[in-house]
Amino acid sequence: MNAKKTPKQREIELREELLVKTAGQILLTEGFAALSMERLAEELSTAKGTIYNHYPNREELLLSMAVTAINKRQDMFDAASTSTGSSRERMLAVGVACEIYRRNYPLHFVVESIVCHSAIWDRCTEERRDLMRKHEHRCMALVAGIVRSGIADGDVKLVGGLNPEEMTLSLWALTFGSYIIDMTSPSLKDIGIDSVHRSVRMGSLHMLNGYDWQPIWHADEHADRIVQTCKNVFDDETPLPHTA
Amino acid sequence: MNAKKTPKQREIELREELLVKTAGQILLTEGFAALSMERLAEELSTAKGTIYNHYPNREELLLSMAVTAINKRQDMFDAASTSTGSSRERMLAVGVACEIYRRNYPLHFVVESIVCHSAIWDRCTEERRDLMRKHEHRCMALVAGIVRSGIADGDVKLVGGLNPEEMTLSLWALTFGSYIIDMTSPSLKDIGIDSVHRSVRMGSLHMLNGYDWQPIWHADEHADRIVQTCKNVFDDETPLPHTA
DNA sequence: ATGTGGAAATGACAATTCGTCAAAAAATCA
DNA sequence: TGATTTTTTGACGAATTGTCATTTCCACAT
Repeated sequence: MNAKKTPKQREIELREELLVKTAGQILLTEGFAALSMERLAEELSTAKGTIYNHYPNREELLLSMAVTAINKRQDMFDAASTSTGSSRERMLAVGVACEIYRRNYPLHFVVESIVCHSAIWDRCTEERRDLMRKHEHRCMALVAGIVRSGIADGDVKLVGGLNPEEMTLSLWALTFGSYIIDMTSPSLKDIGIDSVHRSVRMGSLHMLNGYDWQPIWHADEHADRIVQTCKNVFDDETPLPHTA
Repeated sequence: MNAKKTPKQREIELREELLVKTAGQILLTEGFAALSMERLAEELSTAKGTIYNHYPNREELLLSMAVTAINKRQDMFDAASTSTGSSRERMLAVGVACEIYRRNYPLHFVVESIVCHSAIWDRCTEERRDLMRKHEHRCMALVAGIVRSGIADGDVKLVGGLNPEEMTLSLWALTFGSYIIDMTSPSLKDIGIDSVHRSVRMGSLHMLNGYDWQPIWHADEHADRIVQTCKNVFDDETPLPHTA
């Protein structure tokens, strides 16, 4: 049904694609500060009003890009949580999804981190914010579901009053937090941090080991499993390296 | 030597204190978007130029607040890493420091998180970013020092090619990331996360347990130790609750 | 007390960017 | 082709940042 749009409508759709693509390039190469509506208008050789015809303001443009990003992430989380294997293996698959997401879709991650800033967040419409929250919560729920099935299967037991969502949060925070720190401190190498990904891999591996989530893995076999999971669950993605 | 300043200089110093205090109040109560230099001038009943006499631009003001914040954090990390007890107990003390910092100094944390966001970060000069990084790295080094002494004491052994700094990063990311997520998604309660602090406490406890850092603790005694550490190392701070 | 030199305050100004809107141009339709 | 609807345009108003020449104020010496 998309085939029989009027030429004008098709042109507008094409421009919107180009618009988003251009915005992404600016964000990645020059940073958030360089992304202005005037700049976009120039880049597309059109008037500023036309840009505002696509998105009522800059925040909405960013949020729309964020929704695309989180959709991709949700798809990957979906694939991870419905993959075959034990609860612990599916949990690993989520970790693999995160690393692939960060490595192979840098723009997606940058956009997600920009949008959660209050200066942007506060100026979006309630509908868009709800949309974002719904996606975010769905991602959390997918992971919490793995925790629940792990409990049901007797692979893991929560202690200290922790619930599955809180456990999920700590895992996501470890991952998300590491990437944020990495992004804002490009000099981590100088203080001896050779690989943020190794830090995340080891951190989550040992956190889950500490929860006594069966089967317990050791560091050396963990790397093998990551590569294997990557091949099994995300075979259409650029694979992860064996050693982070 | 401060006593014999001229009245005028004293007035300027007082105004600078008030300026920072006012900026903090605006940030906490109305958010980042409400903080403008004009607003500050109004609030202090002075001209805009006078504000710029104190700080050459808004980023500089924010960065100065951030440096104050991270200094406080560094002091607390210092107290934690020089406290008496085993390496694991000192590591716990760092966790306690983080929770106190987050609970008792909300403005400090807000400022730290604002500054690390690209909207601000990108606009800072390289010198200022370096200054922040240096403070940040010092905090990291303190914690990595505890890891090293834990290794030296035979309490913990790193595996999988991980080094002390990378281990530190994963712990800090877990904590920092949780607080960031908590701050930017006010609806965590709706998805079943009752306490971010419990999530952080349990996450770091089990991560260290997973690393087999001796002595291993269980969730129930962990809460006791947190309260105890709080009393021993940070007795001048508002104490933490037993159950997060 | 008072004049003087230098420090500090002021607010108008330039510059930037956001977002609007009435008019012009283009596209679609009858 | 002419009428109607949609889209584009860029000048404009508003907000905010940061500057700077001018004015005001203060400390000190006489």
